[in-house]
Amino acid sequence: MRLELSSEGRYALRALVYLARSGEREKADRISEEARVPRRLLARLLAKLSHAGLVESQAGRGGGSALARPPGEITLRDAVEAAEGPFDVTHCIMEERICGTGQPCAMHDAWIEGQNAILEYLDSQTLDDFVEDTVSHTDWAQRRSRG
Amino acid sequence: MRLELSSEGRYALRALVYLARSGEREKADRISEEARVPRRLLARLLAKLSHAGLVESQAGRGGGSALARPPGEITLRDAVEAAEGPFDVTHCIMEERICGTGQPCAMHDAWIEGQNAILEYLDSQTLDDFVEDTVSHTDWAQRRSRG
DNA sequence: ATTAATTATGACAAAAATAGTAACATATTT
DNA sequence: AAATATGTTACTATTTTTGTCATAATTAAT
Repeated sequence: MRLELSSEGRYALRALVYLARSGEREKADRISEEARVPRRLLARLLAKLSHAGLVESQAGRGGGSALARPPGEITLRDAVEAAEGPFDVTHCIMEERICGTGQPCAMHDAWIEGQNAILEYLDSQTLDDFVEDTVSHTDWAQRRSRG
Repeated sequence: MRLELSSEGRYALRALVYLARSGEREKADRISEEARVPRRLLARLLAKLSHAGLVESQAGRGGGSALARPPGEITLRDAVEAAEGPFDVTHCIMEERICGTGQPCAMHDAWIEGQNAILEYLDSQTLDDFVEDTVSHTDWAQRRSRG
């Protein structure tokens, strides 16, 4: 079993980390290349991130997108929720239904706890934690291609 | 975004909680009704749980399946891994690839932490925690149908 | 031994979710 | 108005998930 994001979620993380590192306004073409996000898809993704208030986009000549606030103020949870929709902790782990209002399932209380453990983690990490960090795959791929 | 299991994972939890409550050997027909798992699918699921050593199944007349050890010794993680396969913590959150060996992605270390938070939670819960618990959906559905 | 009851397994089909593309619309600057 | 960008919606192809069917293997009772 893998704990993983959808491709859109992964693209969002890559785009946001790229913007965090750049610190400047970048146009979609550039972001697409650098963060390896399919160009057409990126348009949609940036719009989402923009609606969520994580980036500010400007149309027209010299336009592009930049982080709307400092990387230290954008959490992993912000990023994931922007790309994949808000977390729905009310959903049951044992049944295909909402849990909590009315009759909770046997695991309801326990599972709320478990989900909170995850959310607390996602809240604790910000983009800032990944700016100066390790060698990114992007850097690594570039170095490789240079030989 | 929902943190959820596949339907097979949900079926596994229901079947296991049912067996934990029953404490006896039950045949698949019964489990299927009580835990509301499609009959044919349950055959496959029970085989999986059996291979994973969580239940012991006996073929032939008077056969059926029972928990292979006390509910207190079967964790939520055991159950989920048996149904959905072992956790693969090596998978990257930012890329569609394995992380760790060679060049880790920017979030690698952080994400290992995050995943551990989830695993620790799943390890901390056992079936025992759900045996005496709240009214189950099964009970509730039965009461309703009785009027 | 034969029969009936029961789990075990692998191939297949249908349905749903995901990923990606294309086309068109809107906004901004020069 | 022309050029450069992003924004939005609808569609299509692919993959994954879910479920079914048919059949084999196992066990117990007679």
